This record gives sequence, C-alpha cells and structure tokens, in this order.
Amino acid sequence: MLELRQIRQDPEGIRRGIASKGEPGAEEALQAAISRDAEWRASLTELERMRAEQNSVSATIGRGVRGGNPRPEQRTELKELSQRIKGLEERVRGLEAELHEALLRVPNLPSSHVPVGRSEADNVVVRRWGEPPQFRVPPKPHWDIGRDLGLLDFERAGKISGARFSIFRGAGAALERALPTFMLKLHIERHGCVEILPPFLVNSESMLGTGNLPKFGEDAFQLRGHDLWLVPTAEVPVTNLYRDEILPPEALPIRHVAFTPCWRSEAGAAGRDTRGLIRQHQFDKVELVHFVKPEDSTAHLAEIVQDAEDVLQALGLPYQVVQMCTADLGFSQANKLDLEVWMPSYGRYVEISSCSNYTDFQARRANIRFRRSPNAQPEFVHTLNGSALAVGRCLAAVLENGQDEQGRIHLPEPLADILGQKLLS
RNA sequence: GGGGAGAUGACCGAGCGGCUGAAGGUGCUCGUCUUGAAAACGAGUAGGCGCCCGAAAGCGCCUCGUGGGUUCGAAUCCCACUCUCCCCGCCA
Repeated sequence: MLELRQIRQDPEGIRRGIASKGEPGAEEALQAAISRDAEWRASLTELERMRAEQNSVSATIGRGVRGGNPRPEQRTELKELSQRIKGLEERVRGLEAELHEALLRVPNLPSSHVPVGRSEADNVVVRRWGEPPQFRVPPKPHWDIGRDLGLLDFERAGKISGARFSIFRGAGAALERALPTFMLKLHIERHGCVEILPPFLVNSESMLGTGNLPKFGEDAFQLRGHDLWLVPTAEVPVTNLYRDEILPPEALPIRHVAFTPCWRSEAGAAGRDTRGLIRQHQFDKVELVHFVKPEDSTAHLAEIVQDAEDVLQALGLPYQVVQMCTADLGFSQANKLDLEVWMPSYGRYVEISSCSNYTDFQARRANIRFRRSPNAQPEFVHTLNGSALAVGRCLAAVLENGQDEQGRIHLPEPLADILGQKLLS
C-alpha cells in the first residue's frame, strides 16, 4: 500500500511509476483512489463538525442533569442530530471502504535505480559464477535421471494427486531433506538468521498483508469452508509475524529463515515446464525474511542475494544474478534480483531464487512499525525476502550438473556429508 | 464436542452510563542529587485521521478484542463473532 499523502502530493509521479510496471488495472485503481479520497475527506470534515456539536451539547446536558437542571428540549434536538450523524456515518464508511479497496489494488513503486523495461528481455545480467559443465554425450534431464535411479516418481504422483505433484523416493527423498538441512545450517550459523517454523495455513488477513490478496487469490489454494489458505511461500506467515506491532529500537534488523512447503495453483502456466521438478503445485523452499530500518533496505537486499549465492557456491552450481527491469517486478516489489542456476536439460539458466525489496509497502498493509528511540514516533519498517533456495529446483540442478557418462551422480560435498555417500548410482 | 472464566495503553492493573483517552504501578526518556552507579526526588511517556501539500503550532474526530444495537451521551448496558485460559470427553 502506498502512502495516501504521497498520492495526493504527486499523483502524476505515482502514475508514471506504477505505469512502468505494466500491471493491469493499476492506473484505474490509482484514479479510483484519488477521486474516492476527495469525496471521503469532504464528507468526513462535515461528519466531524456534526460530532463536535453533538459532543459539546451532550456535555452541557450532562452537567445540567448533575446539577438537577435537565433541558428536555435539547434532547429532541440532539436526537435528530444523532439520526443525521448516523446517516452521514454510513456514507463516510462506504467511501472509506471504497478508498481502501482501491488503495489495496495500487502496486508498489519501483526503486529509482531499477532499469525501466517492457519485458523480461530488458532484464540485466549482473554477474555470473562458475562454468556450465561440458558433456561428451548429451546430458539427461533430471526427470530421466530421477526415474532411472529410482529417486523421483512422477507417474505415481499423478495417480494419487495429479499433474504437477512429485514423489521423492529413497536417496531422492533423503536429498530433498538434506538440501534444506544444509541451507538452514548455513543461514543460521553464518548469516545470523533466527529460524521460524510457521503454520502452513494462513488466514486472509495475512495474505492481504503481503499483497497476495485481494488481486492474486487465484494463484493460491484456499480451503473450502474455512478462511484459510495454503501458504504460497513462507514469506506470507513470516512477514506477518509482527503484524500490528511496534518493534522496539533494538529489535532491528531482524533476520529470519524458514523452511516450508509452498503451494501454488500455477493458474495461467498451463503447458509451461510440464516435466520434472521445475513447476509444481507443491514444492519445498528455504526463505529468508528481513525486517529493517528504511535506510538499510538497499544494503539488506544485497545481503540476501549474497546469502543465496553462498548456497549455490557451496554446492558448486553455476549461476547468474539478474537485475529485474520494471516490467518484471511483482505487484508488491520495489526491486528484485533473481538467481538463475545452470540447467543442462534446458541448456540455459533457470530461476532458482528471487530476492526482493518491498520497502514499506507490505509494512503499511500489515501495519509493522518500529521506534528509532524509546519515545520516538513509530515508523514503518522495510521488509525484504529471498529464496535461498527453492529446494526442488536445486535438487534438479544437483542431479543434472552432477551427472557423468555412466549415469551416476556426483554429490557436492555438503550433501555427501549429510547423506554419507558421494555417489548416487 | 460439552461446561465455565476472561480480553483495558510497551507491561501489570483500576474503572457508579456523563470533565475517564482512561486512576495506580512497572518499564522507558530527561533532569536534580552523586566521583560514578544504585537509591531517592521531579518532569515526561498511546495510536490513527481530518482541517492543510509538507513541517511546526493549533482546533477537532475516532480508538478500551471485532462488528452491530440501546441512549442526548457507552470502556461501562444488550446481541453476535473472534481469540485466550480452566475443567470434562475424544484424539496424533
């Protein structure tokens, strides 16, 4: 949510900013917010004037009653005023609701240094690490490797759940556990994170706080008969941890790491990445979430990217870091960098992590504030998060990049240590 | 699932339908005292919004779990809901 005052002050600047994201409906939402705001304020001023009169006359009646001197005619006047106030209250409430609804549909502004672009073609590769492995025979895709070594079973997953579900088997299951185990240990011991293991079901209020509602409800799974959603990412429960709280000065920065399954409907992705672990309705992910002072969020985005890179480097997986252009920023995001891992079956880099700065957009929606000093006015925090990493895609990358001509998999040292074997065959 | 109790500020905790946005305490901030600290003493200390584009000052409105209702007037009375705690039953 943007600040209303900022919208009043510079509507044209805001319009340009959100237009650069190409978010459908954004400019209409902004227009609606601006016009509702004007009507709302006019009505509110009138309502407050009437309430002030009611309060002051009511107080004199109170004094009269206690002095044994009631004035019955004032009561009938006030009864009428009270009725008029009720009518106007209803109108103000309605306008306020419409204003709020419109505001919730206005996306976050891009940070000033984000390159303006019209599509993902305008994203910028910032750096690359590692060399894509060379194969003398064509490398196998991970779904074939998984089937041949008995690690993955997509056919039976289809039977018991449907398309875009997976079954991990034997060493495959062990790997799916070993990866987050390794990642969590790194983030906790080296990156200063405190682990959170949140509920996997959250209410609508939480989805609203992170910006997944009201616009993107169709991307998530909702439980029938309950106000509960399957978390699309740990970002939702963890960002909402401090909703409606004022954090004390010493609390920031807060660094959390959470390992959860994630559920996504993948509506609109029909036909894309239909094979393998790349695009699933359920997948595991290790997520970093930071709460920081506004002036620190740029530095913390870089830190989160680095934390995610540390995982890839420890696993020896070649990757590139990509700065997203304005068109590729999500609804709530002010800036975003993706990490893309080399995927031999795709013959290109594939997204494995997405690190974003939400500035005060989520904090304003979720009402997450802090004080700089014990008696200072509360300010909104900045929230950031990044995957470090998506576990399924990481498993796919480990299998594909680690394969040899005999169809064996050479495991990176951190995983070999946990599994107690260096080679899968 | 059945029965009972409760929800007030950063925290604890008072609160006859009308000078109660809220006593008292704790914590915190500043000051006095002290070589320094502690103690003692003094002062301060909720949030949101409008008038007004921002800041300051001022004026006003709202907020005692949430939403309705009664009333000239509700933290206080009534209804519904949510959440917390206790007892019984069931259960991983």
